[in-house]
Amino acid sequence: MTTAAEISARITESVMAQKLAPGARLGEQQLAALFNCSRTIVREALIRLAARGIVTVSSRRGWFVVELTVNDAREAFEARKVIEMGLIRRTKEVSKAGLKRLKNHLARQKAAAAAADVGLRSFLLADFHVCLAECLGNNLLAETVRDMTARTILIAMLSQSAEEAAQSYQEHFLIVSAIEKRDFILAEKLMHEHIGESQNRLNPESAAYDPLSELRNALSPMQT
Amino acid sequence: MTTAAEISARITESVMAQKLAPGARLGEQQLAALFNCSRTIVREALIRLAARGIVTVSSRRGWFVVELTVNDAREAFEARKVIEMGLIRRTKEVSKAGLKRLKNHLARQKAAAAAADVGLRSFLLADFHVCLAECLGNNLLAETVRDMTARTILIAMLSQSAEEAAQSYQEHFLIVSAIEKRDFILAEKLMHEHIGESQNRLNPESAAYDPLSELRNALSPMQT
DNA sequence: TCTGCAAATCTTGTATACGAGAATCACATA
DNA sequence: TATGTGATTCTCGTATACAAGATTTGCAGA
Repeated sequence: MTTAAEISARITESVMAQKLAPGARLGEQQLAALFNCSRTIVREALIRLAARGIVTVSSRRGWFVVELTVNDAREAFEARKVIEMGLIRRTKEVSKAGLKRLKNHLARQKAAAAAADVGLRSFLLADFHVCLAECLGNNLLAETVRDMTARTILIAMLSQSAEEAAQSYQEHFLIVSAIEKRDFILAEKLMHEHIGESQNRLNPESAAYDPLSELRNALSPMQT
Repeated sequence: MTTAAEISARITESVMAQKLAPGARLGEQQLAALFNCSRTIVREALIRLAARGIVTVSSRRGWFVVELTVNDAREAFEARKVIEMGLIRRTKEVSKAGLKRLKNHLARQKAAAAAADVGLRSFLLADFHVCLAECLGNNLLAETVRDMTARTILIAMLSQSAEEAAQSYQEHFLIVSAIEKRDFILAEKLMHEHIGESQNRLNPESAAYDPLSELRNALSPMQT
C-alpha cells in the first residue's frame, strides 16, 4: 500500500536515475500491482506527473514516459540555463548551512562516481542541481529545476559514460568552489558551460535512445 | 459535460482574473454540478492544479485556492524575476510574428483598461507575461510563468487599483518597445523594475487578504 | 502463402458506491 | 447561561464496476 505522492516520487527518481527510458510504458494495472494499491491511486500519481511534463497518456493506449521532440529538448535546456544561471546571478549570499549541504552533496557524488551504481550516480548528478536551487533559497524554483532536469535526462539518456560523469562531478565541484568564494559571476559562467556541455553531447538528434533511428535514417527520403 | 483540462484552465483563468481569492473553497460536488460532470473529472482537474501550486487539499475538509506564506510570496516573485529577466537576457532575436502578437496583446490590454471589466483587465495584465515568454520562443517556460504569475496574483490580490493597472500597461508597453528596438538590456531592466513594482505594492505583509491580520498583529508576542 | 475481417483481449475513461474523518448542531447538564 | 457530549451532516478518499476504444489474435477465403 503506497500513496500517490510516493509513487510519483519514485517514478521521478527512476527517470533521474536513468532507470526509466523515454517511451517506457507505465501501465496502471501493473503499477497498482507493484505498489499494492488500486488504479485510482496510480492514476492520481500519473496525472500529477503528466502536469509536470514527465509522462504522457495516449487515450486508451497507455501511459508512457515522455519522448521529447528536438524542439522540446531545446526549450528544456534553454529553460535550465535561464533558471539556474539566473538563480546564481541574483544570489548575494549563501548561508553556511547551505554551503555545507552542497559540499556534502558533492562528497556523495564523488563516492557514487567511484562505485559501480550507475543509477545512483546519475540520480545524484541530476539532484545536485535541485539541491543547489534549494540552497540558493528558492524551493519553488527547485521543484521546477527538478522537472526540467528530468526532462533533459530523458533526452540525453544513455549518452553519459563514466568519464563524462566524472567530468560532470568536476564541473559541479568548480561551481560550488566559485560560490564558496562568492564569485557568482564565475559560478554563473561555469553553470552556463556545464549545461551547454550536456546539451552538446546529444549530437545526432536524439538518435541515442531511438531504437529505430538507424532504420529511420537509412529509409529517410532523399534530398533531391 | 466538461473535460478536466477545461476545468483546470477555467480555474486558472479565474485566479488570474482575480475572481477567485486566496482561500476560496472549491468543493468537488459543487464543481461537478457546475460543470455537469462527475467528481472523478473534477478531481483530476484539481489534482493537476495542485501539482502546479494553484490549489491545495486539506484532507477530508476540502480543496482551496492556495494561501501563500510571506516566504512563498518572496520565492514566487524571485522566481518570476529569474525566469522573465533571464528569458529576455538570452534572447538574440524576436520574430516578426512574435512582435506582432505582442503588440496585438498590448492593444487588448489597453482596451480592457478603458473598459470597466476588472476581471478581463487583470487577466490580460497577467497573461501578457505568458504571451511574452511564448513569443521569446519558450513554451515550456511560458507554462511555468503562467503558474508563477498566478501565484503572485494570489498574494497581490485586491491591491491593484485602476491607476496601478494603467501603470502596468504602460510598463508592458515600454518593455515591448525596448524589445522591438532590440535593446534587450533595457528590456531586462524594465522587467526587473516592473516585477519589483508589484512586489513592493504588497507592503503590509499580505495584510490585504487576511481578515485576521489586525488581530494577529495586535496579539503578536512582544519582542522583549 | 498472403489478405482481410471478426472475435477476443487489453488498456484506459468515467461514474458511482461506500467508508472515514471533520465540522457542526442540538440537547442535556451543571 | 455556559459547557460538554453525542448525533448528524458534509466532504473528501478509495475501490470497484462497467463502458469504450485500441490492439492483437485467429481464422477463413483467395
